[in-house]
Amino acid sequence: MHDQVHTPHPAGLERTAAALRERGYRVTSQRLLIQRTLEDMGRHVSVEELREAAAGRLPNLSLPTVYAALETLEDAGMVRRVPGGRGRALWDARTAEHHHLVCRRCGAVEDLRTKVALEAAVSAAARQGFAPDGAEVVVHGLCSRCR
Amino acid sequence: MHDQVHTPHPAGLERTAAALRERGYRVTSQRLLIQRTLEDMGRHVSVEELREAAAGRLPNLSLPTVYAALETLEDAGMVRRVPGGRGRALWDARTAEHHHLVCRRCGAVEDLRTKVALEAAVSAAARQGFAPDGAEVVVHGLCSRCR
DNA sequence: GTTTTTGCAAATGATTTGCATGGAT
DNA sequence: ATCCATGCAAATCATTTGCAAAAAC
Repeated sequence: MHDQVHTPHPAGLERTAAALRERGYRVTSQRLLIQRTLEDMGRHVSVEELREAAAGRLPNLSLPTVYAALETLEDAGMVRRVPGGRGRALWDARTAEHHHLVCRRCGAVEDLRTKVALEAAVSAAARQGFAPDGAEVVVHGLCSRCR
Repeated sequence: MHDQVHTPHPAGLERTAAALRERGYRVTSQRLLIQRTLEDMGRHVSVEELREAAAGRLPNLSLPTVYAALETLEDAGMVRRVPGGRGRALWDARTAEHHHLVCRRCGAVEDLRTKVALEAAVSAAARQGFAPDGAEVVVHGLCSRCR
């Protein structure tokens, strides 16, 4: 840990930079900032929430840039897009496999606190001609507030 | 089978009507038509595709009506909303549990042809205060065309 | 007869695009 | 020096809403 800041950064700027270079993307302050902000938030957030949090550190960061950076970071494997959330996409820097509960009424997305074996599903996908990045379980229903 | 048509209708108009009444919804020709059209299509379709197919049988069926009917039918358990498809929602009348492959590049959604045991995930969700309707696996990655 | 649903037109809200400037390689 | 990424404004696209007329109960 040669970081001089106090917040935890499991991935770190270097790892993000390396992941970007590896796919031929340029390393920009916006991309690093967005990955780092999302990691600091430690939960699923909307693009708008993320922009608000990041804009505190880089004033005129634009929304199109946030969208573009997230797509790039997703391709570099540094962030995950989370399905569900009532129309708008949610993003998460926690790339380790975990699963979600999506409320069909209010769109809230929370984490499922259990592991599920999906190796068979992933290899079946590959056998169907698909190139899987990962798999997740989505449980749909009503959250505690909406039930 | 007292149907005079030749297409197969596993659910049937009566079952749809009963499901609607059971939840206190009114039985309308639009709702029956939409459920039946979706069932006839036998795959995931967008709202727009569904409207086009249904409009052939009921000329000035409006898009807002299709949206409203799908939500009602979902609540009545007669159709499923499928996650993934690049922003827009996809719908399916095949309510039996099955799983999906979602292409992160083009948004295409195809079925996974394998069963996955999700009982543990569903009961864990219930233990977290969630009221689950069902669960599914989403494998994300690149489809055969985009890889 | 009363209440819900429909159809239409218009509003909303997330995401994307075009294009000139600035930054990374 | 070259090419990619950013910022801004405006466009796009799916979905939702308001409201009067029509249909279901």
